[in-house]
Amino acid sequence: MGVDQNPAAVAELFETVTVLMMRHVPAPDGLSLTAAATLGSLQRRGPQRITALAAAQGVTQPSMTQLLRRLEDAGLVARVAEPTDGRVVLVQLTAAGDETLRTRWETRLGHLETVLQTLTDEERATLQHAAEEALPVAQKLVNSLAARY
Amino acid sequence: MGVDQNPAAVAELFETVTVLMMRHVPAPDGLSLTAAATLGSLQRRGPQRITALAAAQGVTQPSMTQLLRRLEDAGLVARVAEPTDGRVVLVQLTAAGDETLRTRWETRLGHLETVLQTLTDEERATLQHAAEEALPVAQKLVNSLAARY
DNA sequence: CGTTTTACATAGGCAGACTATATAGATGGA
DNA sequence: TCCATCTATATAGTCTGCCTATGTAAAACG
Repeated sequence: MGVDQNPAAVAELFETVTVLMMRHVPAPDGLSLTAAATLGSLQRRGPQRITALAAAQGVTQPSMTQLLRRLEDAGLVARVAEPTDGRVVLVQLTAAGDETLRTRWETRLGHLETVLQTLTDEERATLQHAAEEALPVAQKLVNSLAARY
Repeated sequence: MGVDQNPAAVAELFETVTVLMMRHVPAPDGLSLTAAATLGSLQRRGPQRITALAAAQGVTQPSMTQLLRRLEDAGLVARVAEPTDGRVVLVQLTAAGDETLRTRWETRLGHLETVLQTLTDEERATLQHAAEEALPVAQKLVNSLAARY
């Protein structure tokens, strides 16, 4: 069954996987998807201003301000003044935030491991091969998506 | 780069893709992820009881009742009595609900097409090959996930 | 035939998104 | 220099969608 012949199967599978992952593989930290992605961005790219974080996550600036207030209350991020521009607030990951992210991945990957055990060796190999093949292209696709918006 | 060597890269990529898809590829119908997945389930498997729908989507029964009330108000689903058990309410997709789902997939697939145009022919072929390879296994994985919960 | 269980509904609360608007600092031209 | 305007962030108010706790009616069971 080719993707071209049945694109809806792929799209629907993606939605199903998304629901199952998000709902049934909850993070142990209670972080929302946006919260986790924001922390991840801070971890990868270092301190950023609020407007940039909002744009990257595709939410409005007030939403990001509110989210960051919660994350700050939880001790996961810290606000730092930008010396060259008094309007700007730089947000950076705290050590606790970094640790929270690490634990999150560990937990979720552990769960993924468990689920993968329901497959045969051959099926796992197939999945791994496909993932390796698609990873660079998917990465490019994500970059292109992120650049568009 | 193997998945085993860098599983976090795959997991994080998945989360990134999810955020981008959910945020930047909004459906034209204002359906939430759970709403769309619920309608999809009704489309694929026919009328179901509320408890079953809640379990399938990983939400509580009151949440599903509330969601179905909204969907019923919008004319996308209908409640039908179960003759053999007076407690049970069967929910089924209406013609309008079916049409809404079709339009949804069309729109999202159209957007996907646009995004895929940013890739080269070779990259698209790679992606398609990987998708075709992984699809049956992924389908099994989803079934196994759905059965677990 | 009363008790327990099951299926669904209702009530109330919270998180996380939105729009509209306020405020403080930066910038640029008269 | 100073005022108008622009920019970065904060605040206020609202809505959706999830939760827990609880109510209600039908079924099942001893």
